[in-house]
Amino acid sequence: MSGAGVNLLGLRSHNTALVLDLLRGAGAGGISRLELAERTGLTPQAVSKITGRLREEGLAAEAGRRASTGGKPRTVLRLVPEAGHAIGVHLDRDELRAVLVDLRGTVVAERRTELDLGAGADAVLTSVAAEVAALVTEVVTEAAEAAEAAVLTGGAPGGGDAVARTLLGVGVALPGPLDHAHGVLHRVTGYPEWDGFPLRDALAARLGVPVVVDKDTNAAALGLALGGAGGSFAYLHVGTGLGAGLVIGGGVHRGARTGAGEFGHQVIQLDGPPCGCGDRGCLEALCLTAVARGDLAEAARVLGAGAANLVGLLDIDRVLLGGRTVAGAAGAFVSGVATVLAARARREGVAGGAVPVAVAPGGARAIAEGAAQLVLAPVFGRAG
Amino acid sequence: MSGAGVNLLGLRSHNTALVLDLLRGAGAGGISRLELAERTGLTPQAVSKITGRLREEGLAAEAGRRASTGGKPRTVLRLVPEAGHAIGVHLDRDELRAVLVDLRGTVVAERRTELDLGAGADAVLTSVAAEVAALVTEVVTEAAEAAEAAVLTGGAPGGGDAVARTLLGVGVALPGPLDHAHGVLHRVTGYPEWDGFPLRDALAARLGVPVVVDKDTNAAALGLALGGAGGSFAYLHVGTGLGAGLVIGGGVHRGARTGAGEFGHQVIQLDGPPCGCGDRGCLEALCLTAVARGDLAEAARVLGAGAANLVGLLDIDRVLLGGRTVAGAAGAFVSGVATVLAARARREGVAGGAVPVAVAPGGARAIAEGAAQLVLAPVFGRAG
DNA sequence: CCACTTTCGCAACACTGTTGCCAAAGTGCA
DNA sequence: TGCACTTTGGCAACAGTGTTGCGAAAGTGG
Repeated sequence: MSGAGVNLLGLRSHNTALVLDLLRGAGAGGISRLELAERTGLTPQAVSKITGRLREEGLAAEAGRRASTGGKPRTVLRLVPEAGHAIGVHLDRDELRAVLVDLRGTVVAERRTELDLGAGADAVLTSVAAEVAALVTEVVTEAAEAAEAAVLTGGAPGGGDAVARTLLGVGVALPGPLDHAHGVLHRVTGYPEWDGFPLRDALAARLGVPVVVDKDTNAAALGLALGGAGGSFAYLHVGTGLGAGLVIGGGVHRGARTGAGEFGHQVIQLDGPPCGCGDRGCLEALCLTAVARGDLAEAARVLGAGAANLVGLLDIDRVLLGGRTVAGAAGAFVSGVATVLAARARREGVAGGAVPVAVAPGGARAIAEGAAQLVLAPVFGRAG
Repeated sequence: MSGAGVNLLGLRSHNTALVLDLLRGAGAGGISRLELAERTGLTPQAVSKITGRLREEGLAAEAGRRASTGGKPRTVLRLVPEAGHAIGVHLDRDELRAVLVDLRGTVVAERRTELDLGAGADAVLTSVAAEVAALVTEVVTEAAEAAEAAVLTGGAPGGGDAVARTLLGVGVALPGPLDHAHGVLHRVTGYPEWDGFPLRDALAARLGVPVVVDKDTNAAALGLALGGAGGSFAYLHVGTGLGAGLVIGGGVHRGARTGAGEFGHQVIQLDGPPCGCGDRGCLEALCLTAVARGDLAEAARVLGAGAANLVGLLDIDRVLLGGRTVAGAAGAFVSGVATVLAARARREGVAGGAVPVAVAPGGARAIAEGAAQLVLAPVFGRAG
């Protein structure tokens, strides 16, 4: 069924998460209590109570004042980023990238090593565990060094130790398909030996902290959603494969069996050239062969057709492109996709014009950052 | 942004709607308090309070008892269908169909007349107003006649008068595209003169009751969602055009500009035959020309390809087919679409097998019934 | 210096779902 | 028939939510 009953505890969690999300969205600039009240629809007094609790818990703090508008100036509140941390791990076919981020999503530390995703579960788990441990100790060392220089500035003590205490969990992103709800891998493309492996539970047992597992495209999309991209959008990833992450209503749409976002094997050319998946005329096959023969314009046009199908079906606000292939020729892909979408908008006569297209910001680290957001999202009520 | 703050009033509405939805779903058989508690996650005492309020308001009533399981037998509660009514109007190109339904969605009265959707706003509005008025008085008359025969049985008095008092509103379904949020029509296919017409407000002013406007496919999908089809599904409508209604999380997904569900102009054959919309290779063009030349197998295969794209993208539970064309050859369409989806499931190796396909129940009246549900849905927390 | 505006917290309040308890209404066995 | 037991479900007291009324604090502008 759709929803469950809500009690007073649930009510509080919901409103607290909402306020935290707005604090996060405001960034270092902060946001005033009255603005929080306007945005949430709660009364100022309710916001005061909620922010009071958050300040007691150390999650929020005062950060100066706004200019007066004729009376007492508004006090600005901000999220305390160091109050919580998360680690995001991006497992790719040949490399492992891990980041430690704070509550605001800012990367505090980063590591990268080579990895063979086909080396077996134990080897990969060991690698992940080593990198996670290294990330925390790395911060300890850095913090110790920084402390020597910053004794007089009154910087917060603790360093890596404090990070370990505030570590909310580890998020892992890797190529799908997989079952996000249970944290079990399916037939990861190219590595059938992973089929059925309970990655989440295995890693959680090893690390002793909560673990969340999701597809790389979903992680990237979530990272973008929490990184400022409001509204609904589709993140289209063009790399060795072609996938999508859908953000609807602030959270990632994963579908009934958490398999949503299979964008690459959308048939776009009935009875077209065969695809590795066994079907014919898949978007992925058409797009990647065009890329292989250097015809980026055609690749972008094909990708645009798929994007247009998606936009029409879901009526989303924006399309964001990412992945190695896009990064190599951003202009060609953006303009090619935009052209198709603009033509669609002209035909439809849609008010407000075509759906905008852009390259997803974040670069090569985006997926690892998004993986960390898998852990942080529930704190801000973005559990999807 | 995604969500708004919730206060105690909102909390109560939510839980009340949840309980009403479960009561509705249980049908005439009813449901016990403890079962409601289990399904909602609320405590039995909270459910007792909520159902107590509902009984005071006349929305719920006791309906016998279950067999004892060793102790005091459970009291069964049921929705009181006559406590609320809604009218659903289906405007098609050449006919107007209107139904009066009770809270449970059961059709109490029905009317049908010819209509020229191109006859101008005033003529159409007059027609709708006349049918709506006739529906209510029709019930008055029937109830009066029935009352004579049922004086001794103690049937509820009032008849049509009571219906008028409990009328929650009128839902109108018609071919899109349109803006559901504002109740304004766009370029209704074939009738450009409707572009920009504020149908909802114009009709609400005329009738004096709340009016909701939506696409016919969304209405049909909502009717199916409230008519017992749980989970997420896509309703694919094949008539003079080809559209889809998407149900995700119990409610209809309409998208940012409430234009979602544009299934027919999904490009499925790049650079294929031209479509009326100006693009090439649209699903609608391929499917309908196949139908026109009598090749139902090909039409079903094409439809199946589109359905498979949709299933992969959103990971939905089920596909339901409807519309005049499907009704004419249900077997061919269902098996054709099912074949494509089964092939997809085999390739993916999905646990649980292929997404099931079926003909949507309800027949020609389904869209009008769904239109009525547009009004009832908020009562049951299905506002989408 | 004072009137005015605006922010924001304290206290009392209305209302939510929860807990503890007990009466009611069955079953099953001696 | 009587009694122990199980299960349902309401009453009363309770903890905790957001709301309202009001006043202190902190500015601006004349």
